[in-house]
Amino acid sequence: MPELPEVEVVRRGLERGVVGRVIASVDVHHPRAVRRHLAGAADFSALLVGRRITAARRRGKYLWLVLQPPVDHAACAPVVPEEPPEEESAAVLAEMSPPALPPGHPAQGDALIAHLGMSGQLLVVPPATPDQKHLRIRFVFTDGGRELRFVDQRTFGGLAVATGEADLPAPVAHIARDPLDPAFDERLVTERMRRRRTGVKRALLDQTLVSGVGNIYADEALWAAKLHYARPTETLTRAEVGRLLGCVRTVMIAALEVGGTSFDRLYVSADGVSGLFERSLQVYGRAGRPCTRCGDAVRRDAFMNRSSFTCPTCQPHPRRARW
DNA sequence: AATGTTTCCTGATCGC
DNA sequence: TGCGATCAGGAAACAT
Repeated sequence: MPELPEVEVVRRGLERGVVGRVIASVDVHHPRAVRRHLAGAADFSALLVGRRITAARRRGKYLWLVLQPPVDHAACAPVVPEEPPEEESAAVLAEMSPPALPPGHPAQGDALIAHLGMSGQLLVVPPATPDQKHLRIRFVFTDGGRELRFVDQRTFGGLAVATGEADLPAPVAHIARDPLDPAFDERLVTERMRRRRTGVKRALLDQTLVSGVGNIYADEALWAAKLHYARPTETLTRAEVGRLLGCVRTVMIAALEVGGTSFDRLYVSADGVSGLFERSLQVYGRAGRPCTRCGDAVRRDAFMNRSSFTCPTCQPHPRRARW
């Protein structure tokens, strides 16, 4: 369930709850939660302890916490050697101090990257909160305040530290800009989509084409745009793609305004609050119930090992189908 | 028995 | 024609 609106709700919660704070300790309870941190759990923890979180960012369904560079003890130590430094050691000391960043250079630093997978939660809770059944990682802060906890029932999510690339961490670099990104290039996405040879829903779910869209919002946007999921991308007009992308944006913004979609307690904000967008879903999960636009019964098809919901009247099956 | 996601692998197609 | 690069689709990863 965590698609773009849900991840954005979590990001905002982290912005309020952990930005500005310094990590005191990290406890990895389940190694699978850091499987994408190839150097392992001990390295993961060691990289994080003592670091201050300076920002919470997101692209598509990925989010990351920017970490202030660690204090360079070598550079801070008083440079008052007993003996006057020889030229050689002075040169060594000069090398140890961090090079000045060129003006206007994007902020450098490591990032703590998170993907929630299907059931991951990042919760900011009082330390006395009983451990959740699926608690995977606990972060304690130096101020003794609320903890950050990664809880994940199905363990498809995970965290990792990427070093030296806070601006756009390497593990996120392959993800396309999402429709809520101010720099989202609609013309580019439109042309790329029309060059594909696949079904429109498949294209919508491809995070390297447009990010943040998952099964729920794909179905909702396709219904709003009156397009069938199996419509071949190469037959889409520019206007149709424009309409579709507009619907994606509208649906996501509406979901964001009510805290995202929660079918059960598997998705909650960082404060543990469920979103209310389930009430506003027009087709997703509504098989057999009337289309809110025309009254025809919503239909459910197996598609890509999951489900697709459509209104047979509003979204007629294309003559030529692709998926 | 159903499930929101990503990655990886394989086979097909593209283009030089 | 041959080869590497890119694209498309399917399966696997897991717990309730």
